[in-house]
Amino acid sequence: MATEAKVINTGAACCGIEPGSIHEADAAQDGALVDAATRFKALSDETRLRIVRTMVRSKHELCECNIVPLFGLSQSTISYHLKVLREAGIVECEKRGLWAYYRVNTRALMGAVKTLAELA
Amino acid sequence: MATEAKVINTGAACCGIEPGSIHEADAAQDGALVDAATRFKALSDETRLRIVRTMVRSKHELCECNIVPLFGLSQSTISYHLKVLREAGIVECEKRGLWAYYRVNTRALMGAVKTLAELA
DNA sequence: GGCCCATATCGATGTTTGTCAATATAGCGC
DNA sequence: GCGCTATATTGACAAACATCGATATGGGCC
Repeated sequence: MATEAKVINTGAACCGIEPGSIHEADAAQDGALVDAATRFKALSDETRLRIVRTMVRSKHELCECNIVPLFGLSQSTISYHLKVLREAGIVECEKRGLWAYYRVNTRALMGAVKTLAELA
Repeated sequence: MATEAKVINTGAACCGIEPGSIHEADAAQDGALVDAATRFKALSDETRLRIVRTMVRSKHELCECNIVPLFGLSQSTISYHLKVLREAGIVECEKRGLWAYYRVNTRALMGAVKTLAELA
C-alpha cells in the first residue's frame, strides 16, 4: 500500500499521453490521504451515516441508549459502529455516570469536507 | 437495512434526554443517504483515493495504461478499482480505440462534498 | 457489600472486499 | 483472416467487516 510511486519514465507513450504530465504522490501528503480514507470508510456504512445524521439533526449530544432503539440492531452492533466512528475521529464520546454521550466532531467532518473539496 | 425508524416513544428517558428531541430519518432523504454511503465507500480505499488524486493533479484525462504502473498492483486490480469508481459515479470513462480514458466527474465529487458539508 | 443497569468486549459466523493469475473481449494493423 | 495489444471479466483465496449472543466492566443505589 504505502510508499513508492515515482518514476513513470517507462518511455513509451502507448496511448497519446506524455508521461511527464502524470502527477503521482509527493508521498508528503500521504498522511492526509490515509486519514481521509479512514474517515470515508467510517462514513461508508449506511447505519453509521444514519447515526451521524441523527446526531446532527438532534441539536445536542445523544446518549447511546437513545441511539440503540433507532435502528433495529443489537446493542453490541451499535456500540461497534460508535467505536468505528470514534476511532475515525468523527464523533466524540463523554461518559457521565452510567451513560455515554456522543456528539459529532464538526472539526473532523470539516476536515473531510476540505480534503474532498481539494480533489474536486 | 432500509426503511423504518419512527417512534421512539419508549417513554423512559433513562438518561437525561427527552425522546422528543431525537430526529431520525424522514426516510424521504434515505436515497440520498444510500448514494452518499456508496460514494464514500468508493473513496474509502487508499488506492482509489490515490487514483482520484492522480487524475485531478494531472490536468487532463488519464489512460488506464498510465495508471497501472503507478501503484505496484496488477492490471486486473486497477481495472477493478476503476470499475468501483465508475459505478459510484466518481469517474467517467471513454473508450477510444484500444484505450480507456478516465477523468474525474467533478459534479459527483462536488455532490459528495455537499452531502458531507450538510452533516457538518 | 450486593444488585441492577448501560456500555464495552469477546467469539463465532456469514458476507463483502482486495488481490492475483488466467482467460475473454475487442480494436488495430497486417 | 491472424497476431498483437489494452482492457474487462472470471475464479480463487485471504483478510476485513457487520452482525449476533454471551460475557465482562464499571457506575449507582440500596
